[in-house]
Amino acid sequence: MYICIVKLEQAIQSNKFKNEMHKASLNILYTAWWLKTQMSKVLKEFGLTHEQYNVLRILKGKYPEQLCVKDISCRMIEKSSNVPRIIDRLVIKKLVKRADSPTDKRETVTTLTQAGLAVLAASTESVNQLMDEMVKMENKEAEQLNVLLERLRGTEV
Amino acid sequence: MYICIVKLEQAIQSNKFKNEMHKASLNILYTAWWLKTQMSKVLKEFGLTHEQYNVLRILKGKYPEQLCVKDISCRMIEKSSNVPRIIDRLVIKKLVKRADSPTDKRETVTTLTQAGLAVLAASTESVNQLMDEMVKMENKEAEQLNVLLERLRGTEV
DNA sequence: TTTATTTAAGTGTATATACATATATTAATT
DNA sequence: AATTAATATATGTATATACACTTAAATAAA
Repeated sequence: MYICIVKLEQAIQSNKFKNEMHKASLNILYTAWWLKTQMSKVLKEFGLTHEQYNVLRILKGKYPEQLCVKDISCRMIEKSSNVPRIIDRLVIKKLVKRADSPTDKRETVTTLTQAGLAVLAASTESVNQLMDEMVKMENKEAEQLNVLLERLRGTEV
Repeated sequence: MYICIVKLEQAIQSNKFKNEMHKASLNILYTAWWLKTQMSKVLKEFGLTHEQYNVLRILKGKYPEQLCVKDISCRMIEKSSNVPRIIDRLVIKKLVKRADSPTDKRETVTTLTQAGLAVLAASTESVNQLMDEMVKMENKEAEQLNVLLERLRGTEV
């Protein structure tokens, strides 16, 4: 049991922020890194990377439907052109199976195997447990956080 | 000019969240990815990656002091064991110079060159401009966001 | 129907990340 | 002083990211 680095100022050894918005953007980047790092430790026990886990969850969301690469890509948290290679690695581990699409010869469709379902269920339980231990936040606060994050992104460019 | 994807539900094509906290964690990951993607487009014009820019900013924070690798590492937003290689690339571009430490032969110390200072100043101006255009948020809201993010991380594990 | 355009997937490359390990140097211990 | 432990950096490998490009197939246009 150790004390987490709480304050951004400590975490990045700086307190020179242009303004609150500048600090908020660094805070979001740092918090995201922190979340991913914690989660990755758990996922590693199941031989999964963060992105592989993300793909498995997406497939579970539509199971037993088969999804093509672009349907997976557009659901990824971090959009990536790398989905074919992530699927390759999951196929090697026999967590998903891939086939040619019957309707469109350009597409390949992917679906979870029984092993994939099992690994996903077990790893998700561990991840959820970690989150419950790690993050002590009232529902109301989380709601407010969601509002502010949408607010931050919600604008025309 | 295009409309950004505002809602998380649209962005990751899902509305199955365990609870508000679960949604908030995905929202943080997505927002961080979104921020990095936007910033990278600007930094690319200066031939910089996000992480290279981070190192330059850290060096600027202590300029003209020379920093060793571990002093840079502990200030990075995303902690990484890769700092030596990031410095290597900045040396090749002549944006920083590196020397052996006079006090500790294990250490190498790095400092910005005039070119590095110039590139950093120009790129920072572009990044700040982007942020101003992109993020319309009241100071008070940003403050609140910072409080909530600290609250999220602020716990023992 | 033939040609052109768009779309889906995959490939190649440079950089970054996570993690294990190696090497040299410093500090601590005996 | 010699040995051991700790520290700072660097290296190696697998995976991921960003982006440019290729290929094949589907769709639209001529």
